[in-house]
Amino acid sequence: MSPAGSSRWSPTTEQLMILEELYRSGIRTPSASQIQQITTHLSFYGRIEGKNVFYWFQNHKARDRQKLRRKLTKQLQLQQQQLQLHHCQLTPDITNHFFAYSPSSSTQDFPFYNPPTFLFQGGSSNTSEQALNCAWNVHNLQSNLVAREDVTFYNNGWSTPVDVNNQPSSCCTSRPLKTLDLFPLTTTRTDEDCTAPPPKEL
Amino acid sequence: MSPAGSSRWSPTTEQLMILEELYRSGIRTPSASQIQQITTHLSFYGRIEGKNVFYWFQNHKARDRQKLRRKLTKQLQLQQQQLQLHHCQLTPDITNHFFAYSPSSSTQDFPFYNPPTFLFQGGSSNTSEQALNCAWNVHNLQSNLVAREDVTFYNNGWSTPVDVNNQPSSCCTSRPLKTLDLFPLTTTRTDEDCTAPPPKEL
DNA sequence: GCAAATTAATGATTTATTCAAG
DNA sequence: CTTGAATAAATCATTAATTTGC
Repeated sequence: MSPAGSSRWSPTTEQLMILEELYRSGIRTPSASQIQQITTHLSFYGRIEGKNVFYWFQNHKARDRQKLRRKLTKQLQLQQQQLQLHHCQLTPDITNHFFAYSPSSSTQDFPFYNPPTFLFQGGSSNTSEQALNCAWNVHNLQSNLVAREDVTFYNNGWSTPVDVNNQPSSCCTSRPLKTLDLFPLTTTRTDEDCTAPPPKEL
Repeated sequence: MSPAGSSRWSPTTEQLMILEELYRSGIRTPSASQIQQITTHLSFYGRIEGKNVFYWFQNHKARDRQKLRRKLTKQLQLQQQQLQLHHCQLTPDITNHFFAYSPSSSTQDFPFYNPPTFLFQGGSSNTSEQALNCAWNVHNLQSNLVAREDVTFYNNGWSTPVDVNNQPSSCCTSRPLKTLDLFPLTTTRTDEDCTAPPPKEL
């Protein structure tokens, strides 16, 4: 797996498992520093860049929403059919139920199943933490990415240095978080609905 | 104008004029290197970052499309009304005309009115040039941006160094374009429709 | 004239859609 | 068919125009 020269990133099994676990733990739109940390950690399991993490969360969230939406519309169709069968001719404002279910608040889109403590050591509320993750800000931490002027991407193994120490000198104005330890390696999760096995350290 | 400390960038008159001229000249989704050059040049007229250029083109293009769309729908409504008035009851497949006008090909969306020669010195076709400009790639050239961990943005005048020399060492594998002169500084423009007055130096 | 109040423009983010690799 | 990658559309949020009452 993960051939040396493929045009797009394909996650390793370990990478995917960790990403899914982070997703289950409540992370939807990771901030710039979060993406940095995740990338750093996952680069141990194979070639990966920050944008891969960025896109992965974006796609996963979107396709979760999409899946949910389809399921709800299908349920609604069934309900309406059954209502018609039962000769109940109430004016069908049931459609409002659908919109009530759909994530209408665009800022915060999901309750945290299992709040990842390691990500909130700075003490800031999650809203302010998760507000700063457009593609531009997220990429601010990526320093050693080639601008991909031509399609010769870097397939020199996964020697991508990722450089946690190479923080911009002007960062951390009044924040206690510098290279805060994102993966504590002590799996203190309660495995509420984590059907996946714990990540097997290769 | 352009107060030293505002939360969002507001373009100077000169910057706006140059951006609009570039837009008129056919640039819609500038590549990473193009954005780099434009930013470098425009930073002379005031504080600016690469993402500002990126967003500007994105918004300008989108709102152009939107404007065109509204105009066309309005025209169509008028046409349909007139058709009804004239008792012509042709089946109105006129709606197809609308979709024919709307930019359906998402890859290349506009003909070049006035091909900007300074941007195509590398000899590559415009399609390959303009294909590599997602937010991630575009931002690769931005080196000294703070990750905006808190809202303390940098209002230290426009001393942003922009750093043309600080190119990643692995860039320019086989490209002749290194800091290729985007703006030739010889204003050989014909001032076709530049109705704006010359920029008043504040 | 001049600010407070309103409205219009537009910079910045997020979400939906689409393309394409595998 | 799944999914990484990229783009377009929709939305949010802040600034500039402008209106309005004084």
